[in-house]
Amino acid sequence: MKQKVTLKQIAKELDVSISTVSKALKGSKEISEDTRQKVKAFAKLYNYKPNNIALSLKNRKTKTIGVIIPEIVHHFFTTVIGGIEKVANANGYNVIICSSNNSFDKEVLNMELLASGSADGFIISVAKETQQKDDHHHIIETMNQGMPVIMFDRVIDELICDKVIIDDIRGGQNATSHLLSNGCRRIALITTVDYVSVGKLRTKGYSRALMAYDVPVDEDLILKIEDVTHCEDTIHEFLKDKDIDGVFAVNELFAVTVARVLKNQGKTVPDDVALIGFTDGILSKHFIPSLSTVSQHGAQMGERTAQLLIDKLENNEEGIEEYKTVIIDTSLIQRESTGKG
Amino acid sequence: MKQKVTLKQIAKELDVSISTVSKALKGSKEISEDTRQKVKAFAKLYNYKPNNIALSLKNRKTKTIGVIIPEIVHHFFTTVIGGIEKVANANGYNVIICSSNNSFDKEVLNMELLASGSADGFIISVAKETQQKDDHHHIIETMNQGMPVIMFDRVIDELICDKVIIDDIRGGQNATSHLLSNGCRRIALITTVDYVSVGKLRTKGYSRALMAYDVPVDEDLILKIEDVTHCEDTIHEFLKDKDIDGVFAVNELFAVTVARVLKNQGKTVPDDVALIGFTDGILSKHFIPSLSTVSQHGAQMGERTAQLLIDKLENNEEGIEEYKTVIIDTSLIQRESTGKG
DNA sequence: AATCGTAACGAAATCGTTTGCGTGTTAAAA
DNA sequence: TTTTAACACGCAAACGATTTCGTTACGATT
Repeated sequence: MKQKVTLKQIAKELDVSISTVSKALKGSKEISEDTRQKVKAFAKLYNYKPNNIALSLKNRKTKTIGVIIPEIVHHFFTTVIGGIEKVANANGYNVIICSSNNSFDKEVLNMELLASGSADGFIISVAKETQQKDDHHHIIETMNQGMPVIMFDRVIDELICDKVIIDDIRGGQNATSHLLSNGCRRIALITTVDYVSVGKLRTKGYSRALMAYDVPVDEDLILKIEDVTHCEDTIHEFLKDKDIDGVFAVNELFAVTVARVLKNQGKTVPDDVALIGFTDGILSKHFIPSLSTVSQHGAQMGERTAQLLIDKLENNEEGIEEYKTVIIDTSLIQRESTGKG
Repeated sequence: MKQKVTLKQIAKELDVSISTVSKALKGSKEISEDTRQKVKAFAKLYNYKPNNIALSLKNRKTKTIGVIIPEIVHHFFTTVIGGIEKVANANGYNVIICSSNNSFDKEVLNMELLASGSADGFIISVAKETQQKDDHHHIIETMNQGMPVIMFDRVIDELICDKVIIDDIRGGQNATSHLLSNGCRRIALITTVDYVSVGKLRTKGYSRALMAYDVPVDEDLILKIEDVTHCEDTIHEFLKDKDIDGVFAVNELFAVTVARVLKNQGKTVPDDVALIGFTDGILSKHFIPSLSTVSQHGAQMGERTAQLLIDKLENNEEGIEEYKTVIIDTSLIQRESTGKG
């Protein structure tokens, strides 16, 4: 079990200095062709690889991007990560992924951990708890230490930094408009509690769409779900005996649960009730009937976010600080649940 | 934008030596109570955090676990990661996740990257391509450098190292037996090509179950899918006019696709055809009808894997090398698709 | 012969931290 | 007053790599 070989060992073995070895390996003209070949051959033989830790320490940068997301078991976030990795790797960056599990404390811990040397910059989508507490000192501190931070999707409005988001309002509006244009007039909204930023915004989009169609917003048709784990019962109670012809659910889980509840209540989708969700994940795609939804283009979002961060990292001219907010297009995906488009 | 504060800066500011600062912060009795307090106060004020990179270099360990998986957009793997993170964090370890995207080259690259200083040990589930090529020099090299490697789920049989797997054969057998015990006799199998280890094993389980029930294995009822993206057409062709009363699909995607095809062919699940899948993901759970399946207990798998690795890392007594293979239980989950069990 | 140029290499600083050991100061013991 | 021990602190090496700035040695030039 041979240990990792270092410059020092090669140097000793070949009876030259460490610097000679280093230079030889980098192909410096300073070293004679002869020695260069010898060193390279030896290094290859022993499978020498420069120690990244040492390099990071010396260069004061890690070439690593830290990504913090609320939950890893989540299709949308994983697609975003895919996009991040693609751009990061193409630019010679490594990606570290940490999940906060929607816990504020773990989010802070993860940030501190990565900030203390493991990453050059951050990409973060904050935990539900963080949005609720509205506490973001950890992000501010990280930025104050000179590390760029880009937020995506679940962002904090008050925080001034780069952001990549989708237009959740328009997304919600488009989804609702789609139902309206299909003739629906009594459209139920299944959404989250207000502190979840994206839920709130999609809700706003719902209202706007109705207003544009001169349909009054009926609070009785809006359900805000707090406890996700028991949402089926909640939705069942809510939908019971309700006279509706359409449902807009702000995420996949709510959408499929609505489908199930409707089926149990003897209604069929889309004939009796049209249904549209949000997020184009595997559920929407493979469900029967397949679900119309709003695609957030996660991969593209990840790519843009990573590119933004890398630009910041490489052009760190100590110059003007300017913060962008990039808005990624959403697109409506029409499937069976709203009548096959 | 104050930069990260270092021991050196604190030392200069307080006009003491670096070692004094370091010792004071660690609460060494060597330093006077007075200085200790002063240093600690100053450090807190400037939010001092030791630089992990420097620590890693000094200690020759990173307290980081490298995880390499075939794809991150995959529910099963993300649950495993959840388990890994749980145990890792509880033991003071950080987790770096890299996806190989089922590419052999990227898997090798990722390993080399992480091996050169970023991680103390590895948890890996190999790429499809790696299984196909049957090339695992990168893993062997990593192990030769003294880094522990634990494989999980998609393992390489010939490679001697620690492994955490599920009993795919028994899983496949149980799934098939479940159909048999429900009265099915003409059971179709939708599986992968043979080089995917888990697919092959589940197929073997299918055969065993049939044999145990004295039902002959009919090759005409077995479909091995190569091209996943167009599997619906393939399955449709395969199932057309076939007289079957049950289907065992070796993963979720195949299972829901079968459901869709059957529906299009005018058959209902479970009344005309019973259906069982593999992997207890969101699809199986939320589909209508909900799908019976075999749970792999991903989280538990992750926990065991991480624990195994950490044990290796901490008891690195240079002593006897022994390699374990842990087999995680699967369990049958009966849902609507096999008649509500 | 004195100077210069240059090829080929080495010493040492640096990144940030930890730690064993040495040292100066002071107060208590002899 | 001298010895001694405790106390409080600093020095320096070490981790692995890069890079600047020497330092040789030797042939060529004047």
